[in-house]
Amino acid sequence: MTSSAVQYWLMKSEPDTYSIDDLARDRVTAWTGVRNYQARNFMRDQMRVGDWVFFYHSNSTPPGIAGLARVSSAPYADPTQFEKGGDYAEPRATREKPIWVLVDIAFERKFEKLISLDTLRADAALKEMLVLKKGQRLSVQPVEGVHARHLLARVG
DNA sequence: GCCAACGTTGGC
DNA sequence: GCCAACGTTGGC
Repeated sequence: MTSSAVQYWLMKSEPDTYSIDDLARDRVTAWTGVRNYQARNFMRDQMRVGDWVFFYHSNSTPPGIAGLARVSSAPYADPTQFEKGGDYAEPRATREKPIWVLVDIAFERKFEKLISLDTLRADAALKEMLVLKKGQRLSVQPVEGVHARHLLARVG
């Protein structure tokens, strides 16, 4: 990245596991458990402290964007990859050469009303948003500025 | 719980 | 390098 322009992201979490309310309570959290290379690469190579993050509730009723956070750390090794026998253990990883990398995100706000997936789909201005594409299941994905600004104007 | 879509693994 | 089998994601 040579540009210093603000960037926007969307990060998915199952609220039964970790919700926007959990983030509101914790204020900051390490985004552990990402085990997809493309998602990791966004965090490792492209995120910058201060970038905006749309916090998306997946596998919930209804799914949708629950609030806003910001990237609050440089990338670093996901500690859960070193937890031998744990769900997120990565036997190939060493401290010197970690495989999975994450960032911290900080709570910004919870939307008064969750912007449901149906609502997103119904908004013509968001038609090209990645999260709305069929079969799209990346848990960390970029959001175009035009879409991000539209969403932010919408929630006021 | 179902299942389509997608990513990863591993035999060849 | 191909691709079938398998595992996961995530909406419904």
